[in-house]
Amino acid sequence: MNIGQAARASGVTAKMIRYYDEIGLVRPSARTESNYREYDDRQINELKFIRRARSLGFSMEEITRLLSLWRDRGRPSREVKAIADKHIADLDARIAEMQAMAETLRHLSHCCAGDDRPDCPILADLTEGSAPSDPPAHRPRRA
Amino acid sequence: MNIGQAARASGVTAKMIRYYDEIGLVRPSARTESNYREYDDRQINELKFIRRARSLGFSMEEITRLLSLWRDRGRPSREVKAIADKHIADLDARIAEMQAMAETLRHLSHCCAGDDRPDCPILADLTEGSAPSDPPAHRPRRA
DNA sequence: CTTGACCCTCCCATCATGGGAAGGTCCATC
DNA sequence: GATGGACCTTCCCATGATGGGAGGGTCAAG
Repeated sequence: MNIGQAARASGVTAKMIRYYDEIGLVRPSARTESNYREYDDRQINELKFIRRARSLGFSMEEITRLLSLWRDRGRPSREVKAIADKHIADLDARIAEMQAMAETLRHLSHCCAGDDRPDCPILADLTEGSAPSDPPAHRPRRA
Repeated sequence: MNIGQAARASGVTAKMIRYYDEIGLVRPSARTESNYREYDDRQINELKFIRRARSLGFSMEEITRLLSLWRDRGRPSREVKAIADKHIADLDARIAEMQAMAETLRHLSHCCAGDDRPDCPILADLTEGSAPSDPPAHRPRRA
């Protein structure tokens, strides 16, 4: 299979397949004489694996580790579970953070007339700044 | 106030203050002869505004609009509310998405022994891929 | 007048992804 | 056997908000 066929078979774009090759995550099984990438079922399954893991919000770094465990027939499931649990905790933390934002905003929006007049509790809050206790962290986001 | 004092007064890093200047969001009130940025209370308040808005997860694009409404004494609160409500909807959507991920993972993790044996429902799921119905969208992250 | 703390601009990196240009390859149809 | 279109290749650039750092100028206290 060339890259386009692999893309259709796996649901991963050709662009991303090239990227995974570049970072050494999934290498083509071979190259044709004319330098085309060739993939077989093994790689297709790995690409599907990655796609599914991405859809569960794992970062590429986590996926790299998951994929290497997946390839290792003797892996201890403990390691897989640890990665998953860590990711669950990350998700929960981000969910809580966003829920707090949403709740604050819901309250402010509820108090806002939303008409032609300029008075607005939302802007008032942003002005007064109910001091964001935590200086907004720069946390790299993952899907 | 120079940029360092403005940073301490507003809680925004000097680096970001330069960035906001560059993108035209908050310009210094003046430059000294030696080209140092100078800020006064007005800008400090705007920087605090931005910081607070960021902590509520607004994107810079939304903040640009919020800030221009904030500056406009004749703004209709309707417009502010519309931005906030849209953002709440965005947050809710992302929360729901992440909760679905977390729930799926919680289930899988619960079913995983997490010991020395290689059998692992987490990897099994990633392999089978309970077909991610929505091709994982490339949604620019904000927060 | 030196020293250290500050400021300036400019460049690079992040992370996963897409867009696009310039050029080579393959296959089917004329 | 040529031509065209669909495909492949590599390479570069952009995203959003943020940090890091180099190389060089400025200021104020000692």
